[in-house]
Amino acid sequence: MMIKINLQSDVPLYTQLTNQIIEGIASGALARGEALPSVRSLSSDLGINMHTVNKAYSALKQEGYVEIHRQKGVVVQNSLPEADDAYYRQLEEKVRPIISESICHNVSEDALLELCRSIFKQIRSSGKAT
Amino acid sequence: MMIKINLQSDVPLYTQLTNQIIEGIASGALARGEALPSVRSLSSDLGINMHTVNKAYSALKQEGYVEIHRQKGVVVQNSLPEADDAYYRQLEEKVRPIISESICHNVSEDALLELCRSIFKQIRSSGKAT
Amino acid sequence: MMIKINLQSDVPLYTQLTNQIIEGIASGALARGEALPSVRSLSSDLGINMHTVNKAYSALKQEGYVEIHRQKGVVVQNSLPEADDAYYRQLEEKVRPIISESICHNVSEDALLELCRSIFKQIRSSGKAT
Amino acid sequence: MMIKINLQSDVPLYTQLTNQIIEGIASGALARGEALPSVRSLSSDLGINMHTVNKAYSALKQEGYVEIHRQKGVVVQNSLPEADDAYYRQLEEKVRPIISESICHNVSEDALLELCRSIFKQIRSSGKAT
DNA sequence: GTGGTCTAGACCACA
DNA sequence: GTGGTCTAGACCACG
Repeated sequence: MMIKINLQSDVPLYTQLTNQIIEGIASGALARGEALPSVRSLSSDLGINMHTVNKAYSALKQEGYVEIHRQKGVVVQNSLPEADDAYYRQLEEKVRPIISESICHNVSEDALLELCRSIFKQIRSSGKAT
Repeated sequence: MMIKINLQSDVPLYTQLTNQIIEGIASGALARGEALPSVRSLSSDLGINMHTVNKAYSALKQEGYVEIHRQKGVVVQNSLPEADDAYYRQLEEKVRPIISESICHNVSEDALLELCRSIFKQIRSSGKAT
Repeated sequence: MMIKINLQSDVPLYTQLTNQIIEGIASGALARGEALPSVRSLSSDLGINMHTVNKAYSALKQEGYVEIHRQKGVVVQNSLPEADDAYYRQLEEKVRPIISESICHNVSEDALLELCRSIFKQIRSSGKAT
Repeated sequence: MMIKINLQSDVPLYTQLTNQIIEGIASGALARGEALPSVRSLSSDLGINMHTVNKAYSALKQEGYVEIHRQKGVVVQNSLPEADDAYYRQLEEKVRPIISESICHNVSEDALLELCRSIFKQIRSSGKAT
């Protein structure tokens, strides 16, 4: 799986990492039970600090995406967290300002839904490709 | 228009402010040309610092939502910025990680689209209510 | 002489006023010894506060462009201030940051000089027209 | 690069800062990709407040002169913004009142152009010197 | 009265 | 160590 880091972005590096790993899990590029690269190797591959990779992995563990396996290292959880009420609440909180902005920029409801659909399709197909 | 600030949230105060004001504009609760409360009055109403409100207003000005009118204070722009390619790119960048997460949490495409629709409806109706 | 005020501009109203009156004097549209409109009439014409017009006139007097005549009101000075060393120093201070910016924006020396020439021509011809 | 702040000037401190940094970039004294001093070190060097420096840096970022690099701090942009129509319009707006004033002070067109040329030369040579 | 600027000092997120 | 955020309180320019 390819991970790309943008040093100029105002998105924190560890967030970029977690986002892309989560997308990998979503697409199936990273299978359940599969091991992630070691902190050391990933950090040197990306040319970033070990602490940063570590923080990303900790965040993923915290949110239930991965677990620390004694010998295999960091592996993708077999049973991913199911969406509950709290998750939906927090999801709405994230989506709401995006929709507000879109309305102000004259993006129609249909256009936004279509964008979502295309991203869904894109993520699913990227998994098969890998 | 009611504005609520959550001091516990990890979302910066000035971002909470801008988000809610943008939602107000989107819903129509804040009409084009309407004046926003003064920096000082809003800050004392919310019990936060003047500079925090100022930063929110500056950000809104910067993104083209309001203009600083010399006499009337801060007013909503008459012509809001239209979505262009750059906007769509940045929009996709925001939506993509949300969708990845949703997939991992077993939220179906339909469920997410439905959520979007309901938020759209909610924002539109909140404007009429006010 | 037509004066146009832009309420949205971040340039203070009284500065817009003084600038345009100075341009009027430079172009000859306002002759030496000619009277400016009264504070009251100008402010009501432009729909701005009397204080603002007053401040503009005071600034003009302060810089030697006009004098307060007992009966004619505010009139253009017959002998305008001559450029001295202090003026040149202050002139350079204003021009320097403009040139720095221009260089960074890849505006050639010739392009900037040409712009200056065209503005000179424009101001001179606008005087004849009036 | 030497930066001098004039506390007496009516030009805001952060504007003085941005102007001098832009001149540094224009002259080449600050190379593309070069790092600027940290907010804190510069502020303590100049004896001014951290936030003032911060505001200057933010303005420079906003106008495309620098980018905030997560690790290196603030660095000069590699590709500076190119002048477009909007820039020329705003440039003319800045130059016009200066020329009006100059005419009133009996500064000839040639004298002003000569001043511009000498500033151009001065900025270019100051870069080599450093 | 408005926003704009500056100061001083604090805590946190990031790398 | 960096910049980002928030607070508190001051003065000034503007209209």
